[in-house]
Amino acid sequence: MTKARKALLELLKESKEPVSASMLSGDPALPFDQATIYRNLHYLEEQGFAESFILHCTEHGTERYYSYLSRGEGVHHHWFHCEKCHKFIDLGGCAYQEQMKEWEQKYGFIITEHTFFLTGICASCKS
Amino acid sequence: MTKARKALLELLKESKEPVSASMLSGDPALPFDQATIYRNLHYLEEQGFAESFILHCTEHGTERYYSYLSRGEGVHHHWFHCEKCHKFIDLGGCAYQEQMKEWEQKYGFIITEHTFFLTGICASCKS
DNA sequence: ATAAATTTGCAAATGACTTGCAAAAATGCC
DNA sequence: GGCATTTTTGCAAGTCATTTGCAAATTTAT
Repeated sequence: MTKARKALLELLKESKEPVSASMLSGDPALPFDQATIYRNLHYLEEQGFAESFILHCTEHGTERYYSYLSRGEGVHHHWFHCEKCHKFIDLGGCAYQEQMKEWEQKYGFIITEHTFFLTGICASCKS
Repeated sequence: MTKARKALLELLKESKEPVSASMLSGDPALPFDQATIYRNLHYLEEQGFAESFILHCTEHGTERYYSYLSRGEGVHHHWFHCEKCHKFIDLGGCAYQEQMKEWEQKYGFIITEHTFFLTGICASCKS
């Protein structure tokens, strides 16, 4: 593990919400080139330390967001994203494993990944 | 409705799978500038004639895919995407409306949109 | 029709992400 | 630890989907 990777992983682990490359490369704890950030986000995901999804929001455009994944505990989380304040709310671990298996049997395909998230306006921004 | 919009809507309506801007602007039935394609895809979605999601696949990169939405029938579809042959399989109308409502009540937010799709290898490519 | 409002094509810009390459850091081996 | 080998990093330039300014062309309203 290089310095950059350790630092990145540390930040992902501590973050309560998914973060994008642009958010990370602005962080003083990550004084690395953006190419390094991108390359290592790929690396961490590939190694099973992180997972990601692409989200588009009007204010921040289209970006990939990463979150920490404790290796072994296979269950990833799903998120709600507030378009106003750009906060993410954790909806808890994925509860669709059964459904996925049913679909695999029904259609005969193999699911390697699924993407699920919500977009809207959070409770605070609503009022 | 302008010529471009009618032609685009027609293509979307006839397409059995979601299509991206690049696929559309290659189509001889759509002899329009790419800017026009993009602008009108936005227009059609805004008017409720289409819906879209962003999907990344190794071979085709990151693109937004559009599909026709008959106005009134509120139920959109979810899709499986094969990474090998780049085909989409229709999983049927969204069955998560109830779950969405429950989440809205539990968390107090308003869901304006949800994204859900599967990625993997289809039955034909598997063998 | 004719004027006013909207849309189109063109070409340049944007922004996230990627890549080639030489220097720097991590790793393997003694 | 010290040296050779492999991998990673920074830099700068490149990609690629998508967007935008603006004048010309098409729609729409009257």
